Amino acid sequence: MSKYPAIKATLKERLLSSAYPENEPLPSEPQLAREFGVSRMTARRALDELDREGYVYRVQGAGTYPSGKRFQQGTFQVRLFADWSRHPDKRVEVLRAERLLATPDIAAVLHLQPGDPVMFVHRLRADKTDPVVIEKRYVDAEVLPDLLEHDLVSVSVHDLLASQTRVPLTRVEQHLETVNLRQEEAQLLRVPLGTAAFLMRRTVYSSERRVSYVNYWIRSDRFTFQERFTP
Amino acid sequence: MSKYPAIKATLKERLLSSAYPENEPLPSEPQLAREFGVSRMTARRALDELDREGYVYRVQGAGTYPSGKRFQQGTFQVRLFADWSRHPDKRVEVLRAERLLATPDIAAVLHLQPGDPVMFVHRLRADKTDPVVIEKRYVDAEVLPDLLEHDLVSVSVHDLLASQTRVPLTRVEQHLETVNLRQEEAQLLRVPLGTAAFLMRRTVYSSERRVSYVNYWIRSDRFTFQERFTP
DNA sequence: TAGTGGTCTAGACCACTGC
DNA sequence: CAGTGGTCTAGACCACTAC
Repeated sequence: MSKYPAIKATLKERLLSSAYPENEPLPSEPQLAREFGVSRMTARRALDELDREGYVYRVQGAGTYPSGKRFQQGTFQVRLFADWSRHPDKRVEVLRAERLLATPDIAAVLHLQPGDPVMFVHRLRADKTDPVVIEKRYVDAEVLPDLLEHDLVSVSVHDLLASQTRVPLTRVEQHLETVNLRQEEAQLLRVPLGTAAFLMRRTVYSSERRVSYVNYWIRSDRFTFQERFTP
Repeated sequence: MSKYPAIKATLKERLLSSAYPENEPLPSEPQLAREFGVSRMTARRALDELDREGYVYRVQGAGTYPSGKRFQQGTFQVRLFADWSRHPDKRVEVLRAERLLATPDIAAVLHLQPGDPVMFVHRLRADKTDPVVIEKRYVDAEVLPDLLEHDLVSVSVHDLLASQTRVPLTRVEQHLETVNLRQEEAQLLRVPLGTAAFLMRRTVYSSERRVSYVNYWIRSDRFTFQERFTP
């Protein structure tokens, strides 16, 4: 019926069959508009959705590129859901916050050298009295040397990173896995050893430099990821 | 700089402060365009993003409504990731597929009466030789009475539902949780009892009628959910 | 039937990229 | 510099909802 879904479907087919070479831009928006006999805005709408669904990415001034086939299927939207209406109180406890020298493990995830200075923040988020989320974060100390001077009970480290202008953030990557909680995490979250929980790992980049690496352990009985859409 | 982010931010503030009553439409797109001194398309773009992020929903012909405050924060986009490049083979095994009468449990999730006929499909998806996903699905038998006549090794039940026109699908809701696998699931997935896995529960609606309910148990060592965005 | 959101057009100017 | 994507306008017609 309407035009852009047809254009989107055609482009998706071409992308999945590798009709457009990787590392090369797709035809430009005006070209695609001409090919399909629509206005630029209509062609653009199809590209918009393919971009959001991860099939292509765009670089202003350069072009629109295929994303490659690392990903199995389209994306979907989730939101972290919590029944805050019953327990609207939130509390943050700072377990540790210090400047330390990177161990080989930490150096690896931040692409630093072992011994480089790193800011470490270990916090526990609770909902009224129940602990819900454990946060362990490592930040390149050069990027946020004054981290410890802030009130870590109320401040968002990501907001601090975003507000400092010396090292502009360019990209966030995160993975959602599920793990059996080990002794340390289970005790903090006050659940039995081995309980299943979400583990979200997030890396923040400034171009190719890794600025921050954080792990969140999330109690699954208090949070779920929800989605609702129309087919 | 550009206009629609400012409009979006203003509307988001109003929504979070409940300036717009729930169950009542927001001002219409032409009204908002006049209020902010922009064209309708620009106001619409702000609403588009608020819709995608779950702050409002739209009903054609009726209006744009606040979504309510059940949700903690904005949404984010994830994609199910699997390293298919190493094991491109996929296999589906049908463990059970039959028509049965709803037990009270099944009747509850599909909003049927106990004893109503239900189609049940139990499948195992494998990646070359390793089992990866368990599927247990219940479909209202009135909606898809001929389900068993299809080749359940190759067919997508959701596609069948979507292609039959008698009961048009209107909504999908899904939740992502994490669980410790019980004996039955652990054996099928060939992992130790109690291993953490994703559990995705999905309900498909035709207006308010529940058409299909499915649980997927997903091995977390083979699938993760990934996201990549620019802040 | 009046008003809503859904789609589409044919322009326009801008910021940014690559050469 | 020419070409790209990002934004914006002022119209238009349509499908749908509510009354």
